[in-house]
Amino acid sequence: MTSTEHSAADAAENDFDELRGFHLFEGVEAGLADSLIANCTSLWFKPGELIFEQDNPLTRLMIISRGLVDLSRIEGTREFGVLLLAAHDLLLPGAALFDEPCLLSARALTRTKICGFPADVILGAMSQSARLSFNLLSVTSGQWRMSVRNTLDASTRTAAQRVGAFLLRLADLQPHTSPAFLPISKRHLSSRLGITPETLSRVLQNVAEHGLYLRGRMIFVRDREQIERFCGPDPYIARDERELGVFAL
Amino acid sequence: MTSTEHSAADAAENDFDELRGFHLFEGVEAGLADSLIANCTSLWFKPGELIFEQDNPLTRLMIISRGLVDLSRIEGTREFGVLLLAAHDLLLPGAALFDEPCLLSARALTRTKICGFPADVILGAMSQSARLSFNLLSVTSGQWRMSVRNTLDASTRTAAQRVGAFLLRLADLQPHTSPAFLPISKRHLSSRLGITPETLSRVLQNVAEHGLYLRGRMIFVRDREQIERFCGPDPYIARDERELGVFAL
DNA sequence: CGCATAATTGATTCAGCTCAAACCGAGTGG
DNA sequence: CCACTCGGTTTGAGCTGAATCAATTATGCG
Repeated sequence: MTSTEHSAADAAENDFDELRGFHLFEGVEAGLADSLIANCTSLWFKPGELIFEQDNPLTRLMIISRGLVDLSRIEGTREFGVLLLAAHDLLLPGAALFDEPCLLSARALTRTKICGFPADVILGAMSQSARLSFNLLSVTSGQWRMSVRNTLDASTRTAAQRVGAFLLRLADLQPHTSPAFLPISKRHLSSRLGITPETLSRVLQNVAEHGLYLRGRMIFVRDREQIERFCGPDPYIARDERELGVFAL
Repeated sequence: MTSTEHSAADAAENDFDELRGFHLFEGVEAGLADSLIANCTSLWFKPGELIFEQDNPLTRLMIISRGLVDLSRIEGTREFGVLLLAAHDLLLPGAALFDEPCLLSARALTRTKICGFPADVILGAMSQSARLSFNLLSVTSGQWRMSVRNTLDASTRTAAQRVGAFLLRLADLQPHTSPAFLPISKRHLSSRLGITPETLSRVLQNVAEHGLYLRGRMIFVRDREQIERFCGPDPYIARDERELGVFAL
C-alpha cells in the first residue's frame, strides 16, 4: 500500500454519507453501521497500481468507493483476468473474512478509492447483525454468479462474440453517454476476456463488420439487431446482479 | 423431482444425526438447528438423473447427503461442467436464497441423496442465527474460490496437465484405497475438465507416459515425482477448502 | 445374447497463440 | 518546432492444441 493514507477519522467524515448508502450497509442497525464506518480507512490508487497481491492473506475487507479494479492471476509476464469490479463492489470478501490466501491480485485500472475495514471488526459485527451477514452473503453469491457467467462465456462463445457482448453490455450500463466509453485499455480488456491483445485487435475488426465498433475508446453501437444476433443471445436469464449489490463487469 | 420422496418426519428421524454434523449447522443454536432439520425433505436420485434444471428458480436450499453432483450448463447436446460437488456441499445456495434463476443444472453422477430446506425457512432462521449466516457465507466463499481455481486452471494449464492434476487430487482425497477410484464416467470427467471425450482419451495416453494411469476406473499413481512435474506444481497456495465446508472436486 | 451407451482411434480443420516487425500518438527535451 | 523515445496497438506469417466428424471397438446391462 504505497498511496496516501488518510486517518480513520478523516476518512469517516469524508466518506460517511457515501459508505452509508452502500448495499453492504443496507438495513444494518444505524449504530453498528456508523461504528464500522468510523473504523474504515481509505486509500487512493493510481491507474496500474497493485492494491494487493495474490498468495498473501488479507487483513481487511475492502470495498471500492470509486474506480475500477481488475482481479487477476499474474503468472510471469501474462495476466489472467477473472473479474472486473466497479464502485460498490467488495474485493474478495471470502479471502478477507476466512483467512484464505488470495488466489488473485487486485490492480486499479483507473484512479481508484478503496475503503478498508479490519476483518476482525467485521467478523465481530457479523455476530451482532444478521443483516450485515445477509448482505455479505448476497454480495458473495452475486460475485460468484458473475464468475460462473464468465466461465460459461469462455467455453461457449468465440472470442469475437465475447468481445461484442462485453462492449454491448458496457454500453448498456451507461445509457446516458453516447457514445459509450471504454474505461480501460485494450490490453486490460483482452485480459478480462481471456484472449491476447493481438487477438483482440483482429477480432475487433470482425466485430465492427457486425454492427459495433470501437474508435479509440468510444463504443459505437451502429446496428443493435445485428450485433446481438452475432454475439448469440445472452444465454442466461436476465438478472441484474446490481440488485445483489454486485457491479462487476 | 421424479424420485421417491420421504415424508419430512421420516427424513428427520433418519437423517437427524447425519445432518446435525454438517458444517452448515456447526455452532448453530441447538433448538434452531433441530427445527430446521425437522423441516427438511430428502430425496434419492439415480445416476444421471437431473436434480434441477438451469433457468428455473430454486425454492429450496439443497445439501448433498450422499453421492456426487455435477453442476453444468446444458447447451443443446453439449454439457459444460462447472463444478463437481460431493457429500456435505450445498447446491447453489445463492440461487435458492436470493431468487436468482440458476445458471446451471444439477445432475446426480452416482446414486445421490439430497436434503432440501424451504428457502424461506432458512431465510427466517438466518435472521435469528448469526452463526447460520456465517456458515452459509463460508460455504459460498469456498465454492466461489473453487470455481476461480477451475477458471485459472482452464486458462493456464493444458488439457493433459488438468487431467493429471485432477486425477492426482482425486487419488489424494482417498488415501486409504489403493488403487484410487474414479467415481464418474470418463465422459463426465471430460466435461468437468472442459475438454471433449475424444481429447480426454488421447490425453490419458500422454498422462500415462508421465507416471499416472487409469485402467478402467482405477487410478494408479506410478511415479508421483514425474506426474507432479508434468502437471506443473499447483500454482495456488495450499488451502484445504474442506475447512470451509466445501468438498467440491 | 444382443442392444445401447461409452470409449478409442484416425483424419482433418480451425480458433486463437506466438513471435516478429511495423505503426502510432503522446510526452519530453534539445 | 521538431526529432526521439516509449508504451500501446496493429499487422503479418506460421504454428499448435484441441475440436469436429466419422468409423470402430469395448463395455455394460436388461
